[in-house]
Amino acid sequence: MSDNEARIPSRTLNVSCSDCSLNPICLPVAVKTQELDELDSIIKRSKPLKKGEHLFRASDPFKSIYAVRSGTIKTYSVTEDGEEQVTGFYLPGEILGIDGIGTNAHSNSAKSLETAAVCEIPFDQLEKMASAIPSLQHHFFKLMSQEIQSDQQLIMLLSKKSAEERIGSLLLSISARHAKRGLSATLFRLPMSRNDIGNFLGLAVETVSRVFTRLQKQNIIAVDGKEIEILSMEELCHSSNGAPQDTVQSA
Amino acid sequence: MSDNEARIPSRTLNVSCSDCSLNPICLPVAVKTQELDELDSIIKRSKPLKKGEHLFRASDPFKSIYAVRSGTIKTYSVTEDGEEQVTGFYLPGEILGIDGIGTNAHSNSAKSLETAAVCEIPFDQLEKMASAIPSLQHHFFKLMSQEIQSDQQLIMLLSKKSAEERIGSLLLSISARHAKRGLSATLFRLPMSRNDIGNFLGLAVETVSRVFTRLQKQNIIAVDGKEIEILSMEELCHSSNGAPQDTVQSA
DNA sequence: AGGTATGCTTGATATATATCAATGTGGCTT
DNA sequence: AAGCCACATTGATATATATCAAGCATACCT
Repeated sequence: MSDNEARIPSRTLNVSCSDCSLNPICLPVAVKTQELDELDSIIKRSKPLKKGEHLFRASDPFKSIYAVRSGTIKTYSVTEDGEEQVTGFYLPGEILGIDGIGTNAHSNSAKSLETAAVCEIPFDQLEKMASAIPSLQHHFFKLMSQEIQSDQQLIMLLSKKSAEERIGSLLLSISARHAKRGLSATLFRLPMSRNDIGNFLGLAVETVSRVFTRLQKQNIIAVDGKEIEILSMEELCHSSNGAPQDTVQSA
Repeated sequence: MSDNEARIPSRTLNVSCSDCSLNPICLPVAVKTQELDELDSIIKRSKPLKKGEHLFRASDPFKSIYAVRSGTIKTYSVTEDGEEQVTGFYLPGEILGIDGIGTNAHSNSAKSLETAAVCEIPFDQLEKMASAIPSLQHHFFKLMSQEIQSDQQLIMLLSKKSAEERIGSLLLSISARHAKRGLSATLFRLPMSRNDIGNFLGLAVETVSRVFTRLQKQNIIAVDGKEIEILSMEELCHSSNGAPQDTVQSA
């Protein structure tokens, strides 16, 4: 369903799910070879999104869901009074766009934070396949359920945690998601701006900045712009009051 | 899938979805008579829950989802440090328990706030039926998607809205959900304590109390304990910065 | 390269809401 | 009916974080 950023396909973007290294993240389910080919055939691998480009916008008709192949996508919605609320960051292997099934229109907008490639999966066709393949139906129930759980973790974070705990949770979440892809859990680049972080976590930009410097002074992390190194996983977990993975998952 | 609180079934609780007045809320989907009978046959209508009783607890194995027939259920989870976070209130006709599909264990606990009756729907059987009935599969995708959307509205509320806006949003949400069942949109009883309200909205109890008295002084609502009357829907919408329904839906 | 916009950091101050503390109220129990 | 308990209200104070303001760094464009 997706392809690693390292493997640039030769023949435009027509590679298959079967040899995609992100496969275990985005499609961790037993699907027969023949069925996988069928899935492949409905997936559109469109040309990469440039930084700042929209994948879809709120109120666009809901047609497809998307798997991130490379880059990062942020989702956000806009309040009545025009304010933006970031609702999630999606890294390679993760799936977005499942909102919107209910209303047949997307409730969020999705914008790329850097050059990104995505797989588009038309939902009506996916539904048909899901009817035929129970494990696939189950996988999508699961996927949505996970989205619910991660939203609820964010709810908890927003209503109970301090600024420091929020930032800590986000860092741990990104770390865990990197590790899942086999990348370093301690050294990575934050793809989003401080503004986006603050917006997502319900904090002012200034607070985000201050917390970063505070954590740095305590030698818990090293910050160099968007480059982050976690120096003490232990202390970071402690200061964010949660287990390494047990935080702000995908959304 | 559920039964109105007014219609106490004669023969214990074995009434059918087909003559349940909450049917349009909990199962607003075209299902053939024969299929409806099949659905009926898998649904368990257990004896009512007393106030304070648990329907399920976090980490219980996930087996079923539940439709509220009468009463109110609150869902909550517990943070690492033992604090409770209320994640939703479920009124008659609404469905809860869909978290847990992802992990095969409930991530929330569900507790009744007053005497309540629920329909239990075993999920494995439901999945089988959903495979056979596309409209039913779609209905459940839709249901989960709506849960995601309402969680995201709560996220927005927690990260952007003031105490007054939060309370306003909750009142409007409950009002809209009452109206959906054909009950008064302006006069109703809050089934939950101030404590639960505060916990859900990320506010201290004292703040909840103060906001209620403030809104009362402004003649926007009349409060008598748990009894609420909305005196000016217009002003309440205005003070909560959102359209009547466009708020904290089910969760 | 230079200039300009954009994002980031840091400091001083304001403020909404939490916290602490005390009193009030309604519903149960015996 | 009295007494008790959980719940709710109200007031005084504390505090974390927002806001305002300024300077600094970085990336971007011609």
